[in-house]
Amino acid sequence: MNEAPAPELDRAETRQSALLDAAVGVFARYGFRKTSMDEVARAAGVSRQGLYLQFANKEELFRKAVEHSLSSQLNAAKAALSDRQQGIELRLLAACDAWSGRFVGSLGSDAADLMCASTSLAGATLAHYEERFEAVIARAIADSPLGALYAAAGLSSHELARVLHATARGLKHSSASREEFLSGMKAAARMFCTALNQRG
Amino acid sequence: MNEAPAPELDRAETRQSALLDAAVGVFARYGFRKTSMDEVARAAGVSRQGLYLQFANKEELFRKAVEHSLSSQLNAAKAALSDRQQGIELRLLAACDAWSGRFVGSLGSDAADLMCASTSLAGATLAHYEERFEAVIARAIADSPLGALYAAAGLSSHELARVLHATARGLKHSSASREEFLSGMKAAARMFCTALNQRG
DNA sequence: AATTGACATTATAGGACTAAATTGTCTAGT
DNA sequence: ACTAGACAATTTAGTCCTATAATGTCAATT
Repeated sequence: MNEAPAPELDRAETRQSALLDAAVGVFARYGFRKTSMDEVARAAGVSRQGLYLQFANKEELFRKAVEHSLSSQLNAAKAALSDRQQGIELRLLAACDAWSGRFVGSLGSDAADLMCASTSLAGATLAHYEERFEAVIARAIADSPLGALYAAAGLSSHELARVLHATARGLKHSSASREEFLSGMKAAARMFCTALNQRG
Repeated sequence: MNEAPAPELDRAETRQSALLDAAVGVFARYGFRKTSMDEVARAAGVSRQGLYLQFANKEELFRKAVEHSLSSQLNAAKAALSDRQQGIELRLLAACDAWSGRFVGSLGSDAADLMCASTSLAGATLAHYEERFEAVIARAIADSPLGALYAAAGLSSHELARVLHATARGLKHSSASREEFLSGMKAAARMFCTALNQRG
């Protein structure tokens, strides 16, 4: 978003980002409780105290890791949507994949623990980012011919975004592999844009 | 489905059906482990031994209760789809609601236990009924103008049914109340049929 | 046919305790 | 700026035991 205001801050953020990337990976595999600070430190190639130097405790690390992942997923979704070389169908597909599809096949058996920890430690952040995701989807729809087309049917861009988001969520839950998720999402995106394509 | 072949069997099935209805209600509230045979028996207005006379053990009771519920949800969905007084949009909406929306607001805090028990004790049955649900949705789509319309976009009825099913699943997971689920599903159904409605 | 009450067996919940692992905080060193 | 090693305090895993509850099976009863 912003250009680097000061080199030291930039470096510090880059380090934190690397630590958080490692943390996201470990948390995704083992859940919250079964992940130890030692494992995260080793995964990040840093000492345990190096972690504590950046994060007060495990909960803060987790919260920031969740926010880091959500932020990166949202940014990826935004990037996909703003690639105006592509048609709206492909952009929506890529955005939903970036937002919902990231961990589809790769989630460990402690998914319940993860969900529980996420909602209890970062529930507000999660809700906030979900709202923002639906907002950017809604804006992309509104800025495309789909907005006017569906508006004539009494459907607001935000309602459409919620439906698309629900579809992505459902596919995420029912798909065993990333390929399954992608093929389902591809059909959903095509369906969503059919009214537009068959109009000409 | 079938007419009563013999009065005694019919009566027996009616009794079992009542027991299973009660069991479904209790299991839905308290999950599998926290429900006792005694509670189910009391909810059904029958003695504990009356239960054991019909079901060998708790697992069998649970399996048959799951199948009973799935069967009733599927039948309700079929009934909704075959009400040809209504347009396809309302029929699909009613079918998805009958299939996915039944327990949306009313599920207890032991939803995880329920899901776990359902997949481990009746996973095959669950998958089977989900397939059948998608099949009846697919047929309803294929029998409506939507089938040909979307076929022109390269989408088979079954792909569309899977997308609709995923949407219903996603709404089920993200909705706190039945009303929220219904309003989301209504938007999804309208969206799905927009290509048809704006065609004329 | 279904209910009742009784029954042994089994499963579950909880407490007390121990051993191990993890957390969070030092200090000293590079 | 980070690491290493050590540290007490806390969590967690595991066992054992006990009290309670639930399961599954009886014979007797209506």
